[in-house]
Amino acid sequence: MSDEMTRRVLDIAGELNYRPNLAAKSLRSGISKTIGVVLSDISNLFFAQIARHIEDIAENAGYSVLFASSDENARKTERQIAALLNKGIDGLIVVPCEKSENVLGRLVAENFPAVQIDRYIGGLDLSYVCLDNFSATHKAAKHLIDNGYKKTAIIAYDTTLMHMAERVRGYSEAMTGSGLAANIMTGKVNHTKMRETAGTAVREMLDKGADAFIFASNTISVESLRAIKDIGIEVPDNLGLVGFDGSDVFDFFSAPLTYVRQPTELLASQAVKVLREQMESNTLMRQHIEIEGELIVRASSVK
Amino acid sequence: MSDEMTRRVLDIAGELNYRPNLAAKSLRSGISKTIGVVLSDISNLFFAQIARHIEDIAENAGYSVLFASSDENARKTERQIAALLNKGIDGLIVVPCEKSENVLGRLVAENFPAVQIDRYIGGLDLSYVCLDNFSATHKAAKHLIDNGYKKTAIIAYDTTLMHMAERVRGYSEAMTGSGLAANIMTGKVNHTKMRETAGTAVREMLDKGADAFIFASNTISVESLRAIKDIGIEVPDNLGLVGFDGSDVFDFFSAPLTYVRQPTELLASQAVKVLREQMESNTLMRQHIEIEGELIVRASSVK
DNA sequence: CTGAAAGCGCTAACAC
DNA sequence: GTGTTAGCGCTTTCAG
Repeated sequence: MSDEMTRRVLDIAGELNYRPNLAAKSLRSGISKTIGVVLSDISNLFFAQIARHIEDIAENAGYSVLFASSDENARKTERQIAALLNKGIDGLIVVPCEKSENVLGRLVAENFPAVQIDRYIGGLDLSYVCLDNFSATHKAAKHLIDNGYKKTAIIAYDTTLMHMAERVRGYSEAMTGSGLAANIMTGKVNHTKMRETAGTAVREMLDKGADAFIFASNTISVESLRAIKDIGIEVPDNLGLVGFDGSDVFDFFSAPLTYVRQPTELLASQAVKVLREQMESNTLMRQHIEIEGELIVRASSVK
Repeated sequence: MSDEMTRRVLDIAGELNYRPNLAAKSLRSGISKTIGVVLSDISNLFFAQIARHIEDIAENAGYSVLFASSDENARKTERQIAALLNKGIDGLIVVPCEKSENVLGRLVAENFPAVQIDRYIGGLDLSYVCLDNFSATHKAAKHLIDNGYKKTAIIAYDTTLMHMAERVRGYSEAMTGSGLAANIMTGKVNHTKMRETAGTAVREMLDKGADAFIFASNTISVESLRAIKDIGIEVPDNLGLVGFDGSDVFDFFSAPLTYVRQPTELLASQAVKVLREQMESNTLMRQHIEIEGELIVRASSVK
């Protein structure tokens, strides 16, 4: 009777519109089937895309997602994580910000399931999923060099976070590898004063003779392009450009921008996968996943 | 002893790191202090901004937020709402999509606290907070007419949703009011095939002699601008343009775009306010709030 | 293999 | 005012 009975019961349950009470379930089992996601800022396109992919992937795996924005602020990251833990999340995906090593360190100490995404704190024994940042800018710099640019500069965030360090390192090694170590130029930009600092960096480096730029993030790209547009220098003839992450703006610039495309969906799916392995198995081992970015070559870097 | 004792208890609670269990609280009280938000697509800049503001405002009011994307699909809207209700949300903010009247109608029938945002279903007795869409495009059209454009066209989504209908109506009445009723031209674009349909609409209307465009959404603006850029027609001399919502792209177009700015923060805060009034009072009365948009005048519409 | 009962952590109601 | 208790709806355990 198992079959027939099961069917009938489910039918009636459906009719009566029975919905198990998740609060009770969660209270009793200690499992909420909810993951928390702390991002830098969900209204930033790159993170919004990551968020969307996490939402879809988690939903398919039967998890709900609680999002929170940290605004690159360690204290806010701490508060958001505390709030999420309090709500009974089973695991956490976090975009770590500067000075958040202590907060995240506590999660590690408690063996709480967590994964860093997009970046990671150096020396912290916590899983991460991010772009192969070294390779991305190494490719970008190599590409510019191959196209005849000799005084390529990089504009990056003024931060110690590993993803930025790696992006700068990838660029530097490509330059060094091509015998252009003497031409290495690194511009720094502050994320709270993007427009001004990007403009200043661009101008300073052009003054120093830069003939190409690699922009180390989406926002840096857009803000630097504003300055370059104002200055009116010709791309790609007098200046080669490579952006990061993609943006509609890249299509509207005087020369369509070459850029490093980040596989946001893959980043998201890998993060969820690593997190699930931690949440659903008893042995939580660390995983460090780096995903290759794709260089989309367009007019801005081809002389 | 009240004072002294209270302090000591709280101190010790703090030290022991006591966190009330929200699942138990929710189970017992029937109140989760969580609101659900169903958006079209959280990776779309406009909705991502709305999401971010709702997150901040709700957090300040002691609520958590669960986001879900509906992709303009009524069945998905239904599933997402069901999932959110199942998770025990106390109230819902929803961007209604076409054919979602039945799903939302059920919420109305059950007197479940809910607010529509950005749009609303005509004839549905459910609160909403949106732009004064009529006024926004009326202003835009009037502005173009005042600047000497006579054959202004509007490009809108091919949908029956009220916000679009109102945007088209605002434009039409401005044209009619200026004795240009004979020149009214309305282009339709399909949101699943944006790039193609926007391009086609732009070309068709230029063929018919359009000398100015109003784009009725952010995405329509960007995709239409692609076509206009390809065609190479001169803005504002031979074509006047007004966009919607703002975008970095607007700054990079050959002439900085005039656009209707939506006050996303105000939309979000009003939606949360209306929802709280429904959740926290026993009498839930409907509110219909329309917020004035601002026309940011720049080069693209001034001959 | 089926059915009863205990209890997750909290709050609201009631007795002291 | 202060302390005790019942029970929210589930899962898990233990007895039948």
